[in-house]
Amino acid sequence: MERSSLLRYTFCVETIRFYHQSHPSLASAAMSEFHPEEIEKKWQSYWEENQTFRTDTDSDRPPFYVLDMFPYPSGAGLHVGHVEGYTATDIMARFKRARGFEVLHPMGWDAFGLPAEQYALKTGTHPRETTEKNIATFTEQLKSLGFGYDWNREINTTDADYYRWTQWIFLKLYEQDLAYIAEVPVNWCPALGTVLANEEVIDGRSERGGHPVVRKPMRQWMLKITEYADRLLQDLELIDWPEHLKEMQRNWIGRSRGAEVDFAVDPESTDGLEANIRVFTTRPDTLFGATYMVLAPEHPLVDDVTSEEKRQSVERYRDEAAKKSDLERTELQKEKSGVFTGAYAVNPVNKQKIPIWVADYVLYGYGTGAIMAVPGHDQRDWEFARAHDLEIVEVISGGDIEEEAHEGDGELVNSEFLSGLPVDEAKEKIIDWLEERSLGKGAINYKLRDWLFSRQRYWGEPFPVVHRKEDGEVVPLPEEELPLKLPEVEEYAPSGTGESPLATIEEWVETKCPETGEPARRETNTMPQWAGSCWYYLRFVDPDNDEAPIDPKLEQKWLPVDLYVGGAEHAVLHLLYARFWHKVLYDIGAISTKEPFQRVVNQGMILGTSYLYYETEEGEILGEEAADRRDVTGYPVHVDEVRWEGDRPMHPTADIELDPVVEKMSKSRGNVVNPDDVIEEYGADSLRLYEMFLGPLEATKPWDPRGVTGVHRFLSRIWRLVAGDEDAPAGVGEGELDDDLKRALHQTIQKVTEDTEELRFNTAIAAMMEYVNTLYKLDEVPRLAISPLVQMLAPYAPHTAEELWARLGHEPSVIEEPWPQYDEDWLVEDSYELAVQVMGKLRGTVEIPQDADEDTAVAAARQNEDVERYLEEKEIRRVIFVPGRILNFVVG
RNA sequence: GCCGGAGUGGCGGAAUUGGUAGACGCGCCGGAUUCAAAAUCCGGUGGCCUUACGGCCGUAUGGGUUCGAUUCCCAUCUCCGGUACCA
Repeated sequence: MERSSLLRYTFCVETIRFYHQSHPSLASAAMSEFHPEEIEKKWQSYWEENQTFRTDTDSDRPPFYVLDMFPYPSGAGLHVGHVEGYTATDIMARFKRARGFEVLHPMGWDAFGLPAEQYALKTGTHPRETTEKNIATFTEQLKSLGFGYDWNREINTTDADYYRWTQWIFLKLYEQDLAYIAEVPVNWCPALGTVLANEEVIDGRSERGGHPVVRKPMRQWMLKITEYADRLLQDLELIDWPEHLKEMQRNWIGRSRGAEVDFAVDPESTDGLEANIRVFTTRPDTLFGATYMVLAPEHPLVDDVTSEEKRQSVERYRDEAAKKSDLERTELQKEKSGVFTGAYAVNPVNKQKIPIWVADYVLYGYGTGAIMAVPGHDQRDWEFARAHDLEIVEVISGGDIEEEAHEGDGELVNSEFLSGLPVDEAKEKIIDWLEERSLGKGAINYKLRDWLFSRQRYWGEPFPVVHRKEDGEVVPLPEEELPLKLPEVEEYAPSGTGESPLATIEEWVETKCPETGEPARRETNTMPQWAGSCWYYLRFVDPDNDEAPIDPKLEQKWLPVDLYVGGAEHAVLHLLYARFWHKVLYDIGAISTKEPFQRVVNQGMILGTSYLYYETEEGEILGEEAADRRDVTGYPVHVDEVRWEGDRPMHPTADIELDPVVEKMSKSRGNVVNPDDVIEEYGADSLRLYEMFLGPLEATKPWDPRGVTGVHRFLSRIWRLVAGDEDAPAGVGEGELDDDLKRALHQTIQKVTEDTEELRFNTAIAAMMEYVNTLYKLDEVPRLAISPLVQMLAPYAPHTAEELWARLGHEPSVIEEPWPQYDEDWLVEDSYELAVQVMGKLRGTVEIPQDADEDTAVAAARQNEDVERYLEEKEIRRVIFVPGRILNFVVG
């Protein structure tokens, strides 16, 4: 071993020398104790100086792209939930690298967003400053965990060099006719003079100040994601996502088959109005049971059909509905409200005249905004009919429509030519019938709506378009003029008109049309936070390209992302939006892949423990004994203020035992675990290992403050195997491995390799723990037995592994070493313990040779007293022998 | 309500083409070491019965299939996540 090269990197050894010279008696203690803080910084700088994690995208090694959902750099810093996902990907990145892959594992910042702008409003600090400061904190935290990111590829969505391409993609969407302007209602707060995001509105009032919020239509950019609904649905087949995640996307897209049917308005009831009301229904088979119609309050025909005597009540109803937010409309669902318009429509199948109502249980945004109501076979219609005394007709047998609507299967009745048919056939037949007469047609509908793509905010990507004053035309900027930079502003306060603060910057807003040179205004909306995160995974592959968002050759090689890990909160929107943009880029030939993320895994939430005390209405304070009482309110005590009496959590001042409750971590519950604190106490490797050992990656798991000691102890045990300690085996030796040890080693390599590959990190760690326990039983540990263990540990606890690898006399870095191989021959043992049952109950075990046949097994079993006792004087009717598994006697 | 997921020791969890339930860790108990404690090392640890050998019960609950069920089927309960008048 080359000591000199080793010493260049191991200042620990220097430290120990120093100790040895000045305090000879301390040398062995310093040598043997595990002090993560002394080695972690050292190896972090080693990786940085050596550019260990730099990715060569042109490498000949097979590519592996492992990606985290990049964070919004909030002021709160990294939390243990981030650490969980990022550790998982870091393990995979390091593992795949050792397995011979060229690994791309980048990190960046989703840095546009509301909090920085709100902070700017309060303090006048530019969001860029806040963002930079937060990014610095995040970066330091990520580095302190030893994550092996290629920082040369760092992306920040707020950099003009990045959002230049976000704007470019918008221009492409516009060219493809996928971006359009519409009047859409937004949450307008007159008191604050601004538009609020949904999450800023609580119970119809603003989160800040509690001012009333109303819905006001404003000019907005929309993206036609609905045009891609079918492909977004179908291409789910191409990707390896967890089934529940695909299901959520399917539900969100919400494809349903049915028919569109035209109902003519009865001219006699409307002073001769000639009009059709088109409805969408998934149950055209129930057409004969349609006894009334309902228009959504916003439906344009409402005005036309309403009779003079009903006009006043209809208008009043419509105004009421407009005031309600979507939320209120759905929450107040107990009573089905509505008013009669005075008009009638004609049911096309039987020419019956049915009344037309207006009701807000029909949504303008779905289908055609109008329905045919079939109260006999739709529960909502049934409730409405009951409330307003409308006719209910049974057209499908099998239920009791006096009690409730019968939505299930059955045979058609009261339906002329459909009567007698089952539902499925009736659907087919009626659609044909309608199509022959041009009264309707088969149709498909989606729940998915077009994507509201603008915000009235400052801190977002500006739209690269102008509005020409003379004719109001929207004119896109030429590509060469990108990026259109976000200007500096004096004030972050909203303009007061509902427009973004950009509207107040005259010299920026007033411009010229790039086509004609005539006066024009810039778009003052900005893009939503989703925009930057919709394509960042492409940019990581080719972050400095100034010709295109990504070099198509590199895209072909590196996409789709092999493994994408992040929180379940992005299961629908982020993943759907990114898939949509990806498909658009595919369609214009910018990229070659249909889907961005081949495999997605959601890490589970990590829960914290809150400590509650209870208070009665009289102000009496109670402890955990009041947990089940209903007349008390619980209040959390911050975890740092809990006073511990042994293992009893106590109120800081009162003599009250607190009630521990496991729940989502949040500042207000005082139960947040800060990763920095854990690192300080136990080191980064212990934190990483603990989060992985806690349970399956995808499961929701409670954080146990005592649990970290277990994995810390495990690392310390490995450390002392190498460094030596009086209670550990007597140091590392050069001996060969005996057969038992060799088997244990190869079995461990197999288990750790397979579990790591499948992201079963908890059981991989357990296997390494078991192996360490085995090693502790030895008198001396062969170097050949411990070196592979250190290699397997490296993805999980990289700092400790690097240090041990060096101390074992190997060249740094362990990361450069190929993954250890296992030998199949050493996985099987000569003999095994066979479980023996009598009548399915375990009665004993016998040791038999690996290749023993049934006769040998039975003979061995009958030698066993515990087994034989149950077989005596009984007739053996049947013997079930599954080699390697079980031997079962069935006796009579 | 609907969709998806999950219920296993005091706790986190392990084991499913059906085959020794409780790996590994925490906690707890005992021992070694120590003047003592911490740390460390070794051993034990699902419940009940038994002096012991051993037996019985046990994977949310109740049924079923099977030589054999944590695993498959039916019904029920509870919890978590998503979604909510989507015609």
